[in-house]
Amino acid sequence: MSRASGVTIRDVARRAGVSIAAVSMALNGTGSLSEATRIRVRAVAAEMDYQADALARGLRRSSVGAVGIVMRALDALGEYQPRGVDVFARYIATMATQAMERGLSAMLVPDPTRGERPPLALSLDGYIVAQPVLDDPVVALFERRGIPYVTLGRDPGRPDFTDWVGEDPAATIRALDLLGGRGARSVALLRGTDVNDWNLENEQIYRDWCAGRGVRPRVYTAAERDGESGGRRAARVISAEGLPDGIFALTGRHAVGVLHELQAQGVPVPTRTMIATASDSEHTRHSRPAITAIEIDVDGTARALLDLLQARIRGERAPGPVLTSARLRRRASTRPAPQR
Amino acid sequence: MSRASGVTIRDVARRAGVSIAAVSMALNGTGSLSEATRIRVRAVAAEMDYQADALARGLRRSSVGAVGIVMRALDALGEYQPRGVDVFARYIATMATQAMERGLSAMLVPDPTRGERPPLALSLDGYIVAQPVLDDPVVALFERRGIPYVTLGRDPGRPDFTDWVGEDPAATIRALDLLGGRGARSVALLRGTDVNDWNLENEQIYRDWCAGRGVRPRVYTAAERDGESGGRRAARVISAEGLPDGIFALTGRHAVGVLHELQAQGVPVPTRTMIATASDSEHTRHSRPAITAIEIDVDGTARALLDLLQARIRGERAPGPVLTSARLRRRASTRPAPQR
DNA sequence: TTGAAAGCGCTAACAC
DNA sequence: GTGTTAGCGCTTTCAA
Repeated sequence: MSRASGVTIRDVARRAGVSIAAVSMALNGTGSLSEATRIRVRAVAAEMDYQADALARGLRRSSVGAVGIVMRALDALGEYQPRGVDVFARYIATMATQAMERGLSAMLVPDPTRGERPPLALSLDGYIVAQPVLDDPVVALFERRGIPYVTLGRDPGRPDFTDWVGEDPAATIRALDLLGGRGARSVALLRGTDVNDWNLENEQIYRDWCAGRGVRPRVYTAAERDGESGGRRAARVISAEGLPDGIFALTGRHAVGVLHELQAQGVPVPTRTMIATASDSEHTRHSRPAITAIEIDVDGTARALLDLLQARIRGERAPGPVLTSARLRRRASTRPAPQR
Repeated sequence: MSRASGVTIRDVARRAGVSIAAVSMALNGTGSLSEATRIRVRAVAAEMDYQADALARGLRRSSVGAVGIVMRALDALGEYQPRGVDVFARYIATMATQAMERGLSAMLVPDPTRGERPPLALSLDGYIVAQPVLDDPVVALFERRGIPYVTLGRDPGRPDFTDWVGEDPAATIRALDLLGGRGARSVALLRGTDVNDWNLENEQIYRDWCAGRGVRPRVYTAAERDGESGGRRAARVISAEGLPDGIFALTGRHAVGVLHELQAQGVPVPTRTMIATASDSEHTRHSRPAITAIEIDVDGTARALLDLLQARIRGERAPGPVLTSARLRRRASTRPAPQR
């Protein structure tokens, strides 16, 4: 007897005076059973508080009611609780919560292509892959194994793949407009080095925006893992090449680094140069001045991802990519008025 | 064949020219096998990238490498993502992460005594029960089923139970000292209504502190779910009965409510009355004035809980209760100097 | 030291 | 319409 439950299908069958197959059918609504037996069996099962053992059931059906979450950006970072970044923790907690509310289990799984993976890793019903990189081995693994998955952010290099949830570019464009102010003014972009949709797509949006305005694009990069000091380093380079009117840093930590470096150089923000970021966090909310940021719809994104994944698990054709709309939070770092 | 893995124990056995039993023994280090066979089998298994199916293994051993987390405070709240409270999300994300780093899976499970529980709920290796209440049915369920569990916060009413992790009371006492200032000055306590260690233990610490100072204890309560408005209501009562020198609100939302109500009444904080809370959050960090708060050691607590739980799962006698030390973050709400 | 076989709890094909 | 039975992949006696 598995520890799971004192009462097995056999106990129910005995008590209801039917075979175990009848119990299985009655409870799963499969096969052909008389309505009478079905009802009686269900009553007995309910009375005995019977619940099918997930392991045994999973062994047969290969479906256990649990999904995995792989955070590729964190796998790349090498640490799963980076300081000054809260978006990942929010995604994790939100997905765990929403999965739970659907009667699912969600678990965080480290890069399953390498080394120690949790025992259940390959027995899960499906996966959410957050921010896959180009030619992602994790995606390849799931493809090879036939494990259903959806991605947060488009899979770069696979435009045909549609089971993904992303962010509406509108907020980014509004942020750029804010930084650019009226007329054709220069805005620099500071992106990360991971080859994922987040960096690629935002760079594209930025370049298009520049083209539309007739200004020369200035793209800088800093490694995600370098955080604030990466932002400071980039700010020194940007500043050496001539201060733009605005700087759009994709990650919050880079943005904070840029702010601090500019301030250290005596550059007044926002009066001389404005700053905005694509990733909100407590740090960007409460820096002085607070940094204008795009606030992702974490709840909506998690919901869309789970909807899509559940559809895929059921074998349904999923309804293409879903875009969630982020909000632009305007803060002092882009306000023309002088700072307190 | 389960979806889990193309390669089963049978494949490995065939390739290694041994029986499946030999493979099982070789890989688990059980039974009596010649070192030669053991090594050969291991080599073949590694070469084939064989990993035992967690479901099938669990069915036999009843151990799947996954643990559950039950947040009793959230079950009581009825919502799993309360606004203005981030400690729960931090715990969830931290435990998920740390579990992952140990090769475990952790999943959030709603009150498993009622209604829909995730299929795996009763097949998990063990549970972390956060803030059990008096005579907690969840604890009773695990006891009855013989499922290993540890608790975050003592199980009220079961002083003999030692598998728990709690908070060192030192920070709370320091907070009270701060509120009380020099001499015997009055401090009111605002606690929640859930009958858990958090409320009970803190009230006791407070009463002892009052006794030691010779001041009359003033204990007020507000329901956890009432959040900020509960704090405001309580502040009105407290104020009507005579403003104390300091108010210690256990939950952050109550503390923020108290602050706002006092300010609405024209009571200057901290000059007339100081405020502190036992639960830090972004709201308490960034209110005006910012509220002095106890910052829990989430990482240390999660680590201790998992250590304890893993010991219990291995069947070891666990090393009694573990106390983690919280830090007191002194902020403007308890600073005697006038506010900006 | 090794292999054969029972069986964990369940589902699904197949008989009756 | 209902019961019998063969496994799912694995661990663990029990014989050889």
